[in-house]
Amino acid sequence: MHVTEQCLPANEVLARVGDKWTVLIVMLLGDGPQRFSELRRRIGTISQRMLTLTLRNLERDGLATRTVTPSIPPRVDYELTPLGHSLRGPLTALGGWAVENHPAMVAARSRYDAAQRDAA
Amino acid sequence: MHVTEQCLPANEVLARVGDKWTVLIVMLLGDGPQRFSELRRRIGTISQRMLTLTLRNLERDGLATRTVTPSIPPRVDYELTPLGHSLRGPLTALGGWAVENHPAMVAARSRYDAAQRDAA
DNA sequence: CTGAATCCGGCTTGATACTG
DNA sequence: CAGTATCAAGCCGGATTCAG
Repeated sequence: MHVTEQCLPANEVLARVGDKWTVLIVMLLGDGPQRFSELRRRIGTISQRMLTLTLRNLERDGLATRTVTPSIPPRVDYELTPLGHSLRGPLTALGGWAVENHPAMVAARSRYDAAQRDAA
Repeated sequence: MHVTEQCLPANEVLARVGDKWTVLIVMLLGDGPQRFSELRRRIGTISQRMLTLTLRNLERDGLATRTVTPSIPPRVDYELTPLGHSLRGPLTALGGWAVENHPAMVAARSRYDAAQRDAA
C-alpha cells in the first residue's frame, strides 16, 4: 500500500481537525456534556459564529451530538459521541508531542529567521 | 493544568501540520532523503510553489534540512531531522485513526446532509 | 533543476446586527 | 440563551512567468 493512499484520509482528518477551534472544543467536551454558553465562557475569545460553525461541523461528522431542550430560555447541550471520544486518544498523543517539542520548533524558527535576516 | 493550556501548542502544531501538503511530504521524507524533483514527481499534483513553500516551512520549523549541491544543473536534497522523524509517530497514530474511522465520518456526513435536505 | 515573483479567486475567520 | 444573516478582511493555494 502506498503512503499516499494512507495520507488521503489522514490529511482530510488533519485538515478538518486543524482548523482554529476544533481541537480545543473536542478536548473541552471530553470533560462531559456542556451547554453552548458554557463552552463559550470557557473559551472566552471565540465568536458566537465560530462556536456555532465548529459545533455544527462536529455534529455533521458524527463526533458530537446536539440536544435541544425547548424551554424558555432555550438550552442546548453538546456531547461527544463514541467516535468523538475515540479521537481524543490520537489527539492527546499529538498534543503530547506538541507540548514536548513546541519549544524546539520555536527555537528552530528563531534560528531560521535570524539567519534570513543576516543574509539580507 | 488547564486543558486550554495544553491545547495552545497542540493546536498550533495541528494548524501547521493540517495544511494541504505537510503530512504527505513528511511521510514521503520518512523513506529517506529525497530531491526536490523526486518529491514533485511522487506527489504528482503539487505546484512548484507549494512544494517550495511547504519545504521551506518544514526547514524553518526544524523538521527537515535542505542541502544544496552546487552543480549544473543544481541539486537540492531534503531530509527529516530527528525532530521531524519524531513527529512521524503521533502522525501515523492519527493516520491510523483516520483510515479506520474515515468511513464512519463520511457516513455521518451523508446522514446529516440527508436530514438537512429533508428538513428543507 | 530549483526556485522567486506576481496576480488572482476562493475559503476561512471575525465583527456586527438581528431573531425566536 | 442560542442562534442566523450579512459584510469585510486576510490568508491559502494555484497558474503563470521569469531567473540562476
